[in-house]
Amino acid sequence: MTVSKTAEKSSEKSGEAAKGRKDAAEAQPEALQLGELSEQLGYVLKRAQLKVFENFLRCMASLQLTPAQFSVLLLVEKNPGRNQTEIASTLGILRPNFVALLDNLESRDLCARIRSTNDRRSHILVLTDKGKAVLTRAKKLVATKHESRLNDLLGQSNREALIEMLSKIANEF
Amino acid sequence: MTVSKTAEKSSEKSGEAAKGRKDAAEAQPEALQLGELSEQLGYVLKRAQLKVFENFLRCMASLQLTPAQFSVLLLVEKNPGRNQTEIASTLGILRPNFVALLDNLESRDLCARIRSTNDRRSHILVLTDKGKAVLTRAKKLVATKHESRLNDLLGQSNREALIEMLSKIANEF
DNA sequence: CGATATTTGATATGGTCCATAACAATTATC
DNA sequence: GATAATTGTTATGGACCATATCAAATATCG
Repeated sequence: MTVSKTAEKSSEKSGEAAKGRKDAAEAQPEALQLGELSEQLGYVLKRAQLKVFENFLRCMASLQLTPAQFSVLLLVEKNPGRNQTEIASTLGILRPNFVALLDNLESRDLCARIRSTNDRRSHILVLTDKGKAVLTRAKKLVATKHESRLNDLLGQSNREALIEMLSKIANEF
Repeated sequence: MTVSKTAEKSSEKSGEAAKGRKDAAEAQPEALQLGELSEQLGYVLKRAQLKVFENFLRCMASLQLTPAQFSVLLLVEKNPGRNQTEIASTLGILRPNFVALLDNLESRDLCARIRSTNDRRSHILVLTDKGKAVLTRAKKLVATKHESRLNDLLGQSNREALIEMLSKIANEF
C-alpha cells in the first residue's frame, strides 16, 4: 500500500554504465519487481484512488472544487433542509472537521447555514443560487472530462461493474 | 468523496416523535438520499479503500503491520540489495518520509540497513531472519483472512477482474 | 588532477486530513 | 425543574504528505 502523490523522477540512466555487473551473466534490471504487490487489493486500490482524485482535481481546477466539497454540494442539493450533523455523518465526516469545510463553502457563497426554527441548535444547510449554478457546471465537467475517461479506459459496462463491486466492498466488507 | 474512518452512530430515533411532520403527507425519511454520489467513482473508490485498509489492519493486528509496512517488506523481499531511494520511489514514498518508516521496521528487527561498499552513500536494504518469518506469517494472514473475504464477497473471477481494472486505472488514468 | 554538480540518507518544517475531548447553547427526558 | 443528550464549535494531537536544506559521498568535466 502506501503510494503518495508525487510523480516519479523517471530516472533514466544512460543505459550503459551499470553498477554491479561483472559479465553479461547477471544483469540487474534497474527496474524493481513489484511481485505480489501488484495483486494486493489494498495497494492497487489506493494507487487507483490517488490517480482518480488527482484527475478530479485537474478537471475541477476552473471551479476550485475538491472531491470532498463536491460531495457536500451534491448531498445538500439532494437533501435540502438537513443539518450539519446529518450531512457530515452520511459523508463519513466528523462534525468537528465539517466546520471548516462548510466555512469555506459558505465564504464562497456556495451554500448557507440557516438556523432552524424547530431546533435552534441546528443549522439547516441549503445551496445558494450560486452554489446551484456551480454544482451544475461541476456535474458537467465531471461527466465530460472525468467520468468519460473511465469509459474510454474500461468501457461502459466494465465501468458500471467496477462501481458496483466497489460499492459492495464499501458496504459489506 | 470525503469519507473518514469513524463508525456511524446508528442514530435510531424512537420511530414516532418525528420533527417537521404535520400530516402523513410528507414523511421525511430520516435517511438521506445519496443520489448521484453512489455513482461517483471517486466517492465509492475512497470508501472501498478505507474499508479494505481497515480490514487489513484488523487482520494484521497480531503482527502490528500497517499496509505501508507490509508493502515495504514485500518489496524488499522481492528486491534484496536495493537502496532506500529505489524502494521508496517505487512505492510512491518520498525519501524523507521513508526514513521514519524504516526506522520503525529496523527497530523491530524486521529489516536492516547495510552500508553499500560500492557506493558508501547508500543503504542497502535486506530483511532480517525475523523479518522474513514475520512476512511469511503476514502473507498467510492476508491470504486466509483478508483476500479470502474478497473471494467470498465477489467471487474469484470478479476479484481478478476488479484488480485488473484498478491496475489499469492506476497506470493509465 | 581538482572544482563543481549530483546523489543519498537525513532533519526540519509546514500543510492537510483524521480523531478525540471539551464547551456553550439548546433541547429532551424524567 | 434538575439532569441528560444533542448541535455546532474550538482546541489539540496524530498520521501522512510535500518541500527545502544539509553533510557525506560520488560523479562529471574542465
